Amino acid sequence: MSIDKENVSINELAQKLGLKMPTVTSMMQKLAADRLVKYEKYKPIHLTEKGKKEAGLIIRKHRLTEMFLVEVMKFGWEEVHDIAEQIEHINSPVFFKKMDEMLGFPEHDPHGSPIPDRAGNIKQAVRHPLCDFNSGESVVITGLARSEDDFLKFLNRKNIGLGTVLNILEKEEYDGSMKLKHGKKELLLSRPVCEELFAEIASGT
Amino acid sequence: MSIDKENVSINELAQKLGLKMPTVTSMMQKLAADRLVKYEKYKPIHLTEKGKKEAGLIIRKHRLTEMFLVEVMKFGWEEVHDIAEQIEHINSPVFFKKMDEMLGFPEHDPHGSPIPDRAGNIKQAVRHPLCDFNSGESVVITGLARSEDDFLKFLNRKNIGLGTVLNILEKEEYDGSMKLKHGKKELLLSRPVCEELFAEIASGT
DNA sequence: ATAAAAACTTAGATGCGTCTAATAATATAT
DNA sequence: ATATATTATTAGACGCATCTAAGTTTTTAT
Repeated sequence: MSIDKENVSINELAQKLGLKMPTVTSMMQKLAADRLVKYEKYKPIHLTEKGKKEAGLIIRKHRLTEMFLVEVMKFGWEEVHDIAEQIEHINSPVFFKKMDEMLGFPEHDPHGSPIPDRAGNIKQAVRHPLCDFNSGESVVITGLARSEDDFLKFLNRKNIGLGTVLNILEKEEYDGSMKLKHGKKELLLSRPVCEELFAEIASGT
Repeated sequence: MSIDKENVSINELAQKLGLKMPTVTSMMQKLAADRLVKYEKYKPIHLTEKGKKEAGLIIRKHRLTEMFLVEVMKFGWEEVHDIAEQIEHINSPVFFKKMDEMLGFPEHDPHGSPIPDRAGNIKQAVRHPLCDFNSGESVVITGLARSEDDFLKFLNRKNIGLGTVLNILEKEEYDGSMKLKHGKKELLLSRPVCEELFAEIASGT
């Protein structure tokens, strides 16, 4: 959370972790003692550089695993999060190194999120939501803002995945929805969906 | 332990688990409450049928994983135990099902030990140590009594693996060592090693 | 600007797994 | 057969993560 939000509240963390606030407070005090987190009473929390590296290494394991599950084991992109959440805790550098090799050192996970490098650094590229593009443009989907499986299943039904090319036919001013051409078919996406799809101008146009 | 020894002592368990005896005692009391283990004060312990099934399911995950690490990820058979010991705790039926499918439903792990079925039942085939065979016989290695990595590395150096065919040239009566032909080379194995290699008469002879 | 609400911290309780020390039962050796 | 050693159990302590309840600070709303 602290990686793309900078500041995080105890409350948010408690929610996300399914714990009560006092538990999170004492966790933060311990992480602060290890200099992984900057913590001052009643102030919002953020990771230190050290903490970001550490978090990056865990995210790396998570995303490499997701990639492995999709590419090698042929799971759907909506199935991999929960499994990867468990496998990311495996302590075996050689295991993740092998994954990385088998996958040809991928830079993105199956949802288009960047895989941190071996030092835990995350290359944060600027990403543009689909709704920022204009009618007449032809774009490729390169990432997702959320990876909850209901969203992923929705995209499956619409046949949208990473690398999908879409032509923007119309942008509805009123509600921000978009009419798109997807191969031979036409497709309507609502504003909230367009906000959660990252895209780039398709190169071959 | 209880699967091929029937009776196990608190002390042995404590050693193996790196815990003190009182800890193991209280564990056994809890397992007994779940009817996984038969426990009476001061008596040796053994798994119940229910406990054997449960253990079988964990062993299944462990051995499937070992097979996956060797066959799919190309780890050496001496590298896989420690990684599998961690992955066996992953809770995801679909993950292990996929492994099983990718491997073509294997019945043995990379060390020749049987993989329990989906219900946790272990097919315990009778296995014959190499030292029980006689000179003149031609045998295949089908399993190992121990899978510690120093032993496995020793076998690597000798170029012995599952499926290796050996011709018994001589059995030394005095110390029980064996002179064998391995391909074009000759090989001498000491008694303790011969006791830990399982073999069968080679079929194509 | 003040009152009310929300967020946060502290103190202390509970549960759990582990341990040590003391005691009891069983196994071994003379 | 008895003494000794080994093995096992019990009781109680400790550390740790969590919680609830109570109090404090900060934010929000009027």
